[in-house]
Amino acid sequence: MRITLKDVAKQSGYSVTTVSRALNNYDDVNAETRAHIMSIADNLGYQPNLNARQLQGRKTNTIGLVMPPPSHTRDDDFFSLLIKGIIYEAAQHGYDVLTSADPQGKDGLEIYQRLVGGQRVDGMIVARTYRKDARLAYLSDVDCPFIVHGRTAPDEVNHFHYIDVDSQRGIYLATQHLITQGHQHIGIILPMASLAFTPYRLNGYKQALSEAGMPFREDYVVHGELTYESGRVGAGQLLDQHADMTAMVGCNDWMALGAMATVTARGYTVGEDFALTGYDDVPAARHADPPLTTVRSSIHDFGERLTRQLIRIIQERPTSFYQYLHQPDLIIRASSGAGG
Amino acid sequence: MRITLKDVAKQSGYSVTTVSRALNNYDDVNAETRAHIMSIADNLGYQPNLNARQLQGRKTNTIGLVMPPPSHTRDDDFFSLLIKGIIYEAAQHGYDVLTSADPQGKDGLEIYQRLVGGQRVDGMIVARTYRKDARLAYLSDVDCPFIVHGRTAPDEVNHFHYIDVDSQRGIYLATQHLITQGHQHIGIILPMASLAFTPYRLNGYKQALSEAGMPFREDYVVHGELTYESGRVGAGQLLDQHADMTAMVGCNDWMALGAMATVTARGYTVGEDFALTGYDDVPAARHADPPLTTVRSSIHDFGERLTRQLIRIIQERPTSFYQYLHQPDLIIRASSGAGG
DNA sequence: AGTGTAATCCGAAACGTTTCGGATTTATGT
DNA sequence: ACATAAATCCGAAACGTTTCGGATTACACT
Repeated sequence: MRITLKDVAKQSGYSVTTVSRALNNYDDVNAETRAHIMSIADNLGYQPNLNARQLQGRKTNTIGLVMPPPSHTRDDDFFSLLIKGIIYEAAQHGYDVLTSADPQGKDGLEIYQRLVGGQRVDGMIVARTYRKDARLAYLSDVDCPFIVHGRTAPDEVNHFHYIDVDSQRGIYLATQHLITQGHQHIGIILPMASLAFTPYRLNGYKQALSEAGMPFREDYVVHGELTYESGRVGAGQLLDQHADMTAMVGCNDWMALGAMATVTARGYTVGEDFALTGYDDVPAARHADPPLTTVRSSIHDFGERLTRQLIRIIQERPTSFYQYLHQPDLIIRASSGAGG
Repeated sequence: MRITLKDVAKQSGYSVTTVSRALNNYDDVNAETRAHIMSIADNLGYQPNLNARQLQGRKTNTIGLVMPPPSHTRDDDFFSLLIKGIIYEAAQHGYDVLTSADPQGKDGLEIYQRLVGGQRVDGMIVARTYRKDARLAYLSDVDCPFIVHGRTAPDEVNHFHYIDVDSQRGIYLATQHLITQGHQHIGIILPMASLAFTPYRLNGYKQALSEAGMPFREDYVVHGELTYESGRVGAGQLLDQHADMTAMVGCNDWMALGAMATVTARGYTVGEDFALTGYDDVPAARHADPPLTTVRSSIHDFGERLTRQLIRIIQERPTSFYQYLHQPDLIIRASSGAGG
């Protein structure tokens, strides 16, 4: 049978009130009494019933996270890594993480209502956002602390705390690096135009060219999916049309590795007479031959930062919005010909 | 202000009891009454306070998971993937997942006591086990449903539900496959002897050789870490000593990819006059050149199976132990010379 | 008319904790 | 001695829900 406060009270001869206050380190209980009570609680193996405690309107010390539909996360491991960062950072602050998912595969409002309305969490991390996102409206409405990973569309107001990655800058850094290496004809393999971050990446590429006084050429751009195969094909298209091309910016490591295969097959030596960069820094990038220069934005770090800020928001209820654009790092390896 | 049962009761003119029973679909409330109450609850945006409900001794519909110390999980993404499987499968059954970690980096008993003793979960998934594991003893003691990923040491009794992977069979399949391809001199690059599964893997290798009537040669075995670099070096050692070797079994994809680099550098063409196999089927394996034959045991599937069984254990309280040894699959690609 | 039964509803207690306000005892200052 | 303050303790109410046992009404059957 479970041990309750009443049991400890009975055993110790003090009231339930005093036992509660002793165990919670209130200063209106005698030091000896406290010690006595504590030792009894310990002996009995007393563990407070957290539900009863939280019923008092106390904090749950728990943050909530709703996974997007599995169809969105099956193939990449972005979320798995994010969660890991969240959990460990939360633990540092004494918080647990309650994770849920919609069995129907929607990312339904219902789960938010159940967790928040049901008082099981102190705050939420929202993972993906949509236009006119009902979840954000709900959370704002009920005044539940939350932080979002990612911005909404550029034409909507961001009246909430968020963290996003500055992918424009990432591609800018990569392109600039290639320019510094002396390349004049630099192609770019972009993701599908439908993805939200694609325009940002294109902008980064253009920005670097323009700063260097180099022209932007529409025919140096090719689009594809975020896969090895797509990079392979895309690089082939670029090389077919532009024999003078000596460098390419990949918008994803797998695309870049696919491009590497094509470029190598055509007789170039990547890192010497041809340069390539990727994006993400997946493990395979470091072990590629030659190792791939790439842009890293630590997903783990994202998880940590989201969590740290959410906990701050929960505890301090700031009035202004925390809106952070993560600055990714350029990881220079042999594939871009610098120091390789 | 939060809407409670009392508010719905007042608004509808019925008692709190009736409102509660109406919303919980008890059959002693009139159909019209129920409809009326439900519509009012809906209008008011009533959400039951789950803490109060659970205080009644009800189920929490939550399963707990404690992450191992971050130092154990930083470099591999095993746990990230496992969690993903757990969360999605739990959602299918209407369960949430409460995850915690020890801020000190131990995997402490305290967290189990807090979650289980605090009545926040219906059952636990235990991730890594040790000799004389106090956590297993505790969970058995308080009669909390739990399932373990991994077995204890071979010399301890396994009086609990568990799921593990049959890595002996995985390496057996890989070795057998190489033998079928006609290879007579097959080396193996093993992990450190200190790892629990290393002996299982060695056994699989021996078993395949012995079934084929081939001798086991101690000097065909080399040990290393689970890294690319280690595979590179290990393969070099084997080739230095045995010029007639035409195949190697890697105990990890990264080791195999490292070996691939060495073998290629020595002038062999992997997939034609040399065969290689890996283990794990990381993304890089599929995209290697040539693609790597490897052994896959879906981690995602592990997470799902652990969860499914735990929920069954929670609901049915079976008297016998569910103990499952996952049979991994051999994924045949070009690196082993079959159909490549 | 009286009895039994089904349908519908509700009051009060319970779950285990915290908190409010006060009670009792002991020490302090004059 | 006497009022005042400090230290220590506790009873009762509260948090929001479910459940137990019974109450009330209506209706059918002898």
